[in-house]
Amino acid sequence: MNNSRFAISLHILTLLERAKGELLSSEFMAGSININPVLVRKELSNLRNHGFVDSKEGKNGGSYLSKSAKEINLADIYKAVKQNNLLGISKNTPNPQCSVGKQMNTHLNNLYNSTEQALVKELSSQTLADFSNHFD
Amino acid sequence: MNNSRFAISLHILTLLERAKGELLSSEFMAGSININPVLVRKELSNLRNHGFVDSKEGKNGGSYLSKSAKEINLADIYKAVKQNNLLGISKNTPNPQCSVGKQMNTHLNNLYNSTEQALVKELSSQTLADFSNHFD
DNA sequence: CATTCTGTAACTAAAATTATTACAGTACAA
DNA sequence: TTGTACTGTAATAATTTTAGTTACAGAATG
Repeated sequence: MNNSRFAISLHILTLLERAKGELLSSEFMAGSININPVLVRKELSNLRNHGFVDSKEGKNGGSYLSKSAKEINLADIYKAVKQNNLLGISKNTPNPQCSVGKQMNTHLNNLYNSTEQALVKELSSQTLADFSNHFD
Repeated sequence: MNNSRFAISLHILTLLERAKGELLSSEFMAGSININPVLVRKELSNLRNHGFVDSKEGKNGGSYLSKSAKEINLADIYKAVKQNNLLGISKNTPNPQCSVGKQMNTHLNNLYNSTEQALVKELSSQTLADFSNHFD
């Protein structure tokens, strides 16, 4: 994960948790994160698909948490956002004619899987509510 | 880490381990990894700075492991290669006028530190020798 | 002293990420 | 019933990051 989607999603969810059910507009959240509102809406779309938030269209619309922050742990957010391999593998096409190259991706994937498990385990120890409580 | 430097470094070190002291040229290694030889030399430069390998210049030159593969664990390699934060934070400049935005990076960094610790712990359980032994 | 390497710098190309523009659709409220 | 303020999403542009290439000085060999 090279992009900042995890940070953006966590920021959004933290804002929504602290809004205590009040609807927040994408523009407001974009102002807090300091990014473009369209990116917030895209990220909200993903969070909505994963059941974390709901949105209301139209005037005075906005988004809100659709489940308790205690029921969302940080690993859930990570999984909802993740697309690449943790340690990066954007281009990785070793030479199949080389005995090492041929087997590299298999062993690399095994390694990536176990490291990701460790990461997920660590992240799952904290809920969104816990994270949000760190803020004043 | 969004790039594939970890995979490249691990591939290089695996090749060198299996070469059992024989010098390998950057061009040979580039062939196995299927990338440009200059990238291999750049990565070797970093690995050299971290004391994992040494290189011999000139004709019949090349690189070799400068310490036992049993003394290099995968977390060492990760640390030698790492530059960004694990979960991505390329652009992250939240609004300091927002009470949440203002504190976000502090809490995000705490989180990143603990997840990275978990990752490093997992990686450190395997040495380069272990990894290399998985290959036929 | 020609050859084959390394070590780097400089530059180019490609890919990924982020930002912007545009606009249809929805809901509210005067 | 119509203007306003939102969402949702597509299309595109700009920016940043990553990877590849070219070029060449310097080192070791035979």
